[in-house]
Amino acid sequence: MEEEKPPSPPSSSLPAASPSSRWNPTKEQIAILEGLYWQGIRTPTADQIQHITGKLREYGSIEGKNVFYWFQNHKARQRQKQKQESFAYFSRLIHRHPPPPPPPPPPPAISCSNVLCAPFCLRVPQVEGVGLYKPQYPHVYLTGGAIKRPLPELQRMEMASKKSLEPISSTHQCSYETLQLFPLHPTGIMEKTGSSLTSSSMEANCNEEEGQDEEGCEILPFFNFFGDNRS
Amino acid sequence: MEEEKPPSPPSSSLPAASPSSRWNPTKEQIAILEGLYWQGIRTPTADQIQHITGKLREYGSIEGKNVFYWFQNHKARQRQKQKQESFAYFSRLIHRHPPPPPPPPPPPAISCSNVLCAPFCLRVPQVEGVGLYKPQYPHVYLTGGAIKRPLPELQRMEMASKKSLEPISSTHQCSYETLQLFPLHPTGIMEKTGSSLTSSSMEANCNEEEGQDEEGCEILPFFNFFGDNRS
DNA sequence: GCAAATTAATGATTTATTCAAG
DNA sequence: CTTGAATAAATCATTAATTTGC
Repeated sequence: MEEEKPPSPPSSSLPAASPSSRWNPTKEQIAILEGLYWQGIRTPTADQIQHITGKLREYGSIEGKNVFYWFQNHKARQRQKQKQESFAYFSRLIHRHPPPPPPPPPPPAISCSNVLCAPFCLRVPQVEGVGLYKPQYPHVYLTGGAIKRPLPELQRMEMASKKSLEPISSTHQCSYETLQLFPLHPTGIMEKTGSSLTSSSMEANCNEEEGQDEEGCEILPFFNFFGDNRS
Repeated sequence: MEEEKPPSPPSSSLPAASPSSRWNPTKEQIAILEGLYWQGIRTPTADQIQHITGKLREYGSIEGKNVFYWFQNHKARQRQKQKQESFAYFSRLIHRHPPPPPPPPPPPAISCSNVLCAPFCLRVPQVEGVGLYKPQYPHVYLTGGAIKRPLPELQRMEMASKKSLEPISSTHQCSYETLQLFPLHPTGIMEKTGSSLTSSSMEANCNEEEGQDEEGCEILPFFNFFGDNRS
């Protein structure tokens, strides 16, 4: 009973049920995620995660948390990879040598006019609406916001229960279909205890950690993450 | 629109709406939470959080994430406090001195027969069902499980949308009213993509970090955290 | 060519750190 | 100054690659 190896599909394009204990992304999913990453998405908001998840689901089972984790891990590992590459570069440089070609340019840079210029250029099924997220970089601020932290990112635990990119009842206010770059609403959403909790001041900003790692400016929508209480 | 400050209540015992941006626990809530902590609860499961939240709501508005964060922070801060106290103790000890009374005994120790012997002994309204959680320590293992980690703690993002300690539709299987110390079901819950994802091997175990900090063995229920998609 | 053994990637959790409200 | 909230770093664990022996 060590390990059972059911006929594991070639790990690609098969939305069938994978009895695996952890998400196993398909090629397409990875491609799309990387594409988004290269476009500048680093810490997608709850809405974005919803969007992405819904789209990626077409290429295999996936949950919101998978997307969330993916970005978290990818960001962290890109950072550390770059860090050590940078170190290797300077190390090599110091060990006296004619300066080799400049250090690997920080990958997470878009600024492409608007259309993606992904380096992977894989023939990924271009999902519309997910294919090109607006780069978010232009440091969008809320008109008249106090602005402090980059993004309260409360989304970790909240996300609407709408699951796919369905028509989406825009009962709230933001179109959300194109890409809401602004907070849908500063109101509390998670509880209905009658209290209008969850502050009302939420803005976006850009923080730069400790290097060149540009954190995409994002806004937080506040949503019931990974909702879908399928009782 | 810097910040709107509607009449903020005296932050105590008033279940009324607190327009504050962050949760402001009432005395009772704190007392109960500490009581639970002293009983051994460190990283409550989603169900426990539900329970606790539901009960604490009687003493003021509160959300699941507040409980979650509270335990997280409290655990961390108790640990660091103890760490520095321990350091101070040994420091004092090394600076030659007759060994003073033994270092502060690690608070997170219950093993009280079953009833709480809390040192705070505050006249806290003993909520039944929440007042005395089973200490969880007895290292419960799943019957016939592979056992690996203490608790996948997936609960961070999942939690049923049932909000209070309502009768709770035991549609699942575990009574849950007493305290389910066993996984309700190893199946995937968050997604309904038709795939039977989220493995089927989840067990509990106890890990001991780096000291005496006993992590309560817990099982993961898998739930839509902070659900409540009040569209 | 296949399958057990090893290694490398990377998904998932936990812990530490930081920020800011009260 | 306390502490709720949020994020990033570190860690763990599982899966896929890859290697090795038959």
